[in-house]
Amino acid sequence: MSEKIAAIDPQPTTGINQSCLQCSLSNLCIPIAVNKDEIDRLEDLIKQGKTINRGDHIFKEHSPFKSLFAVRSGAIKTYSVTEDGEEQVTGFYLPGEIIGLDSTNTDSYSCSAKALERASVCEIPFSQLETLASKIPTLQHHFFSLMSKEIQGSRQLTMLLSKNTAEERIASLLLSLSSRFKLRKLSGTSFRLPMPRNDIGNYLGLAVETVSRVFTRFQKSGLISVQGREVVLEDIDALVDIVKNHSKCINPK
Amino acid sequence: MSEKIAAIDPQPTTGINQSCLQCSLSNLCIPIAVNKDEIDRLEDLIKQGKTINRGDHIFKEHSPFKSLFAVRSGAIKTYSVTEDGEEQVTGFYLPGEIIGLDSTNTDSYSCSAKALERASVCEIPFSQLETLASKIPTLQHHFFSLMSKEIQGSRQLTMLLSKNTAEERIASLLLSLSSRFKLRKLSGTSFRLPMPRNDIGNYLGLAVETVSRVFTRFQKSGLISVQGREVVLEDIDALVDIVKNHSKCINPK
DNA sequence: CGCGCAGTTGAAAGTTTTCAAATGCAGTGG
DNA sequence: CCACTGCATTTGAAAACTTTCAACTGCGCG
Repeated sequence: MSEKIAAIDPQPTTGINQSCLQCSLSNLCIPIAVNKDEIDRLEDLIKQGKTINRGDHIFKEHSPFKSLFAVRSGAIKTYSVTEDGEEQVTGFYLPGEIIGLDSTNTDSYSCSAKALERASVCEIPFSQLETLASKIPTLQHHFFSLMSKEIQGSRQLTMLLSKNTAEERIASLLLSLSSRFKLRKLSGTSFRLPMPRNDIGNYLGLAVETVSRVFTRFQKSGLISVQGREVVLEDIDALVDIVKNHSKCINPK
Repeated sequence: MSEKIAAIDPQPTTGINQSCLQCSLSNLCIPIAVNKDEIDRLEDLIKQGKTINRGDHIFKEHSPFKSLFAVRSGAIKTYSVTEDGEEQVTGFYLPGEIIGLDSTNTDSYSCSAKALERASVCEIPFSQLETLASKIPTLQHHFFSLMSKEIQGSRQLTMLLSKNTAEERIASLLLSLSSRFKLRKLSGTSFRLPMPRNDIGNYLGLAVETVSRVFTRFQKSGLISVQGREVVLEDIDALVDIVKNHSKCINPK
């Protein structure tokens, strides 16, 4: 899905934007045009509006895999526990994004999903979705698409971690959040981080202290303003440059 | 697919193992049991045995996405070029593994695929595959599965890069290759690395020199023997320990 | 036989982590 | 309404790991 952190472009929704599903976010998570009957079947399938409190789990790693979940509001983090018992954050999910796609090949969830703040989600039972998908080609296509995007997102994160400095990683995360907020018609320059520094560091492969130092540095350089979780991106272009100008472009000829 | 480097377990093939496809590797890449008619349709679909020379491309990033490819022999690397013009290796693919799953949501390939050594691949036109998948539920399920596995693999790589030292990353890669060779009934303890140190470093987010030093260190400790690309894993348990004992387990109570 | 690329090795430089400690902020109970 | 406790965040300084730069060795191919 969309912790495609390294991608600056606002990940345009793939499909057609004419869905008639009731949920106002469906154009983000299931933007397919289908006929009345199919819509009904989809709506029957999806259980809308389950509410989750901050810190509560939507599902836990190793528990039986049954459903995907679409985030309606709030923010979710996914994580798994490594062999040596450490938590590893694998993604942050915002409204319109879908959780669980990495577990469709196993009987159990390959990670846990926990609410970073009060949230609500739609449940999509997977086996029924598969059945429906084989009857509605565009739906099948859409889910191949979503999974493919999830792979690409993960690849980009991998690249970010493998080659980029702390500043580049954090600039990337900020830009990713920014563009994802914009997709929801929210401000892309001023928002509240749904997650603590700790999770940011964990996700980006950095020590908390490093995250904090980079925020401070960015603030001192006038790139952003931070007040706890509140962030204002003061100079997006500069942030983009940080991500792009990996090597400082001092190469003429 | 399978650069699920951090996973020590030999990633069991998900499906049923009764495929009657002619290709001897089909139990690795498309292990589904289908009826005669469906097999015929699958075989019509798949163009077998395209040969690629070392250094040749199977497809290039940004070129139109049409097909997935299953590796029959040889080894393939996938990579993409970052904004600053650097190459980033995103995966190594061995026989029985499938390339291109990360591109199914776009019109063009999201990475390039190049042969590390003389190789042969089967081409699987994607749009036809989708059509067939909507008629054969197990096939649809299998491809959801493959993609999900690809996501998990990428996640594991991400974790490896985000939290592990150079030694842990390389031990992981060696174990991953080992288990994947074993899947093909080859030796899991003695094999030839299909890729140069350079690509290993690139893939694992390490400088070539670091890769070299770690190999040397491992050899001095008696964990492995290396002679250029030839590797013998002398003490697999110790390698596993290196990957697992991230934190050295000196924590009683 | 020599060129050139792949791999190895050493030493210095740079980032990030780790350890320690201080500060801020929030919810709880008095 | 304030003090208190606990967690999140920030900061400083030293330690650790990896990279970078340089130089050398080895091997394959023309």
